[in-house]
Amino acid sequence: MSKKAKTAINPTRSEDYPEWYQQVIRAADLAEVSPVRGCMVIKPWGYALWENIQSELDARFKATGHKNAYFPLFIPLRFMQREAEHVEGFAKECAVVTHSRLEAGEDGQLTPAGPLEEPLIVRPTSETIIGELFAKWVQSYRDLPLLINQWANVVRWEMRTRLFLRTAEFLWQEGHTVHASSEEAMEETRLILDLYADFAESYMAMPVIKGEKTEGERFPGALNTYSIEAMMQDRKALQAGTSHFLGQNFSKASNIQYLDKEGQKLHAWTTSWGVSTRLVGGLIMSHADDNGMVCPPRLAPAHVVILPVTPKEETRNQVLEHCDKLAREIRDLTFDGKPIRVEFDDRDLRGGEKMWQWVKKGIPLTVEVGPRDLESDSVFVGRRDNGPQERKGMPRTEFINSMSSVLQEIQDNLHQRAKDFREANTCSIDNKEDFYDFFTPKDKDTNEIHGGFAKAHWAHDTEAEDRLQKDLKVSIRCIPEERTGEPGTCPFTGKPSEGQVVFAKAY
RNA sequence: CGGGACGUAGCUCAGCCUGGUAGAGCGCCGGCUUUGGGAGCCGGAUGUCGCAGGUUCGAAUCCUGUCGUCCCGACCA
Repeated sequence: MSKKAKTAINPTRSEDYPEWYQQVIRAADLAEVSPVRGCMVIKPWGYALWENIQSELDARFKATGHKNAYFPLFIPLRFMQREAEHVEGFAKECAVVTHSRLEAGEDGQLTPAGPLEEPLIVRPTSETIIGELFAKWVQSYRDLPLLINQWANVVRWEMRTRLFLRTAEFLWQEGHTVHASSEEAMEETRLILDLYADFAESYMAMPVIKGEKTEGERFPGALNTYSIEAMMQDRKALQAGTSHFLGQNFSKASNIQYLDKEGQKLHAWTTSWGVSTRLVGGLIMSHADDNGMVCPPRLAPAHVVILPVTPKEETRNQVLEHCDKLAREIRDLTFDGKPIRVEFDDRDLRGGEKMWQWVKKGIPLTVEVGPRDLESDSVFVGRRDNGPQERKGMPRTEFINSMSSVLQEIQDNLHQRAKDFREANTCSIDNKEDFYDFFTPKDKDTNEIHGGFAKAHWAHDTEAEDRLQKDLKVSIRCIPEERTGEPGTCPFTGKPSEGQVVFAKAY
């Protein structure tokens, strides 16, 4: 006869996962759908998450020798046509600008006028326009390597959109590099993959599998695509970042050539790599729970909120002053080498409601301070990685002294939790029946959470891959860098396989 | 872009079948009460019923078109 626990987010994850996801975004005030089809408005709390992602990644790019630059939003149509596979990959989702002005007609309606001689496409990615410029910038082996990154928005005209995970316009970072040799370009590709993986694990607290994409999942125009793959709480995979070895495809298409020491003119080798605001979606689906968002401390817009409890008018000012002092004290502390970010919420709202707003936003720590705490010089602390009822009192000094390490503990705890979840839902499968069973829901009508990551042998057989996509909507997420198990036999074709790959349903 | 569902107050939704000019709960504003917790009572504000046509004396309600959202599929970061 246990009554269902009251949750801040309804439905819960197990009841209706896609709806839960949207409700978390709303409850935490991260973003909302805009009046523009397929585009989202990122609100301050959500944008702050992105800014924190940006600032850490930006520092890491710079630490590895990359420089930021900015290239045009518009790309002349003919640039797109230079690389055949690239065109094919992106043509279907390009926004095209065809006119240069608006004119008011008889009825006062504005209509496009002044057709452009050559239509412009809004960048879905910038390989072609950047290649055009790189061809000018690169003349000699002395110009290499050329390591450029751009923070930008891109547009891909998607049919089906979901906040953060897939929107028509999104924010991202795209790195584009040029190298003298294949080896060096490949080294760069792998360096960035490692950089992304380390960032995901240590900042996003999101465990990822590094690996190579199969031919079918490759970036259009790339020779090799590498990705980091994370498991979301519905056990589906999210491709969280990609790094592409482009070989000489784009240097040939854009004519990026250099003179080597011997005076020979050679085509350069290029790479490109990116992560997007999709990472925020990954953050939500990795850590948020049935009470809302859960921010990993290292990326949290704020680490702690001070909530004054002012039950009596007489003690109100005293409490507020005390809280203000506490806020200043906390601002002098550091976590992760930066000042601790503290909010002081003295809005005239009821305590309980205020508390829940911050729970839903996923702030790592809440501190409630009331008149009784003043007397004992203590504080009442809640950790977001614990249940909302598990808050406890402690001396103020203890709280202050332990704060930095507690934030790190929360960070580690979220990471461990996500890792355990992934391990619990990952299995190794050797025969077709078990594989189909693993990826088939018990009750087809309820959209229940099922499946997970399946490691199974595969013999580089595209037909088998397509079959599974068709039958089960399961794809090969990657050929993991660290292969597990011995060589074996593909359970679908019986062909010999050199190792297992990771299968999953994906976003 | 195909299949389905749905657009009514900030949010969740009722009303539509059987046309007669708009409702609830939550939220918001004000007052009182309450106060270590998502409060209670009283009062109040808020809607060209997605948009455009059509049928009708009269349309949230019926018809057509259109735009948007969500779910499923194809495609994709």
